[in-house]
Amino acid sequence: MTPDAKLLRRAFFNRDPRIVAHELLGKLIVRREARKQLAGRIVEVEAYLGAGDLAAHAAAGHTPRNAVLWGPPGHAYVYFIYGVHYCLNISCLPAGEAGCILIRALEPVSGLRNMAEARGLADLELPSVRDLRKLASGPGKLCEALSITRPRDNAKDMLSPKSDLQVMSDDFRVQEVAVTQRIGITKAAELPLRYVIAGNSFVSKK
DNA sequence: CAACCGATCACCT
DNA sequence: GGTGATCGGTTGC
Repeated sequence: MTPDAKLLRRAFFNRDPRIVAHELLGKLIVRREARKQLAGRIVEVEAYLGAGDLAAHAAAGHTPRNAVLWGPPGHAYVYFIYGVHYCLNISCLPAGEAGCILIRALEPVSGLRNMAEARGLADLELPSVRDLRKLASGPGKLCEALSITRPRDNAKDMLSPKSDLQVMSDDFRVQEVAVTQRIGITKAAELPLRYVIAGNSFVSKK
């Protein structure tokens, strides 16, 4: 992560989830702790379009669980799945509309050893690519690597300078984006709403 | 208040 | 490529 990384603007997320998803590739998720800073580059995302998207949590309407989705853009929507894992989304579209982006995989950038510890992989041989892939190459894994949980992080503003969970931009430029169907869903599974950095080794599927 | 289901992962063959 | 673990959120009785 380069030192000149800066927070994304609110307007970035106040747009169609498909645009936001595409443009989020290459951006950074940053976890700020007292003595450490962990960061990963976004290499895989999925767009969830809102109430009309049958695969989206927003399709269930307003519930306590998904309240963040209807709030202002740029906030963390963190939910618990399969009784085991958390998943991180970032809300988009203006308040009243429920789009979001699921962050599916990160390329570890800084705080690698801390991520390995959080993942329970203390003996990892870094920085072999084979082992780096174990850190954050999936939505549940990246939450564990960055200690993202619903009690701690749900509804957090990811664009605030004071936040300990942020989304930032540096001078990295994505060369080519590939689009596929979303993974792990049954409804609206045919839509091409998963975006990955073409050729990147850190996406969730080889 | 009981039952069902899932935007996953790790481990197996 | 296939499958079991595991439990909060939601729905239906």
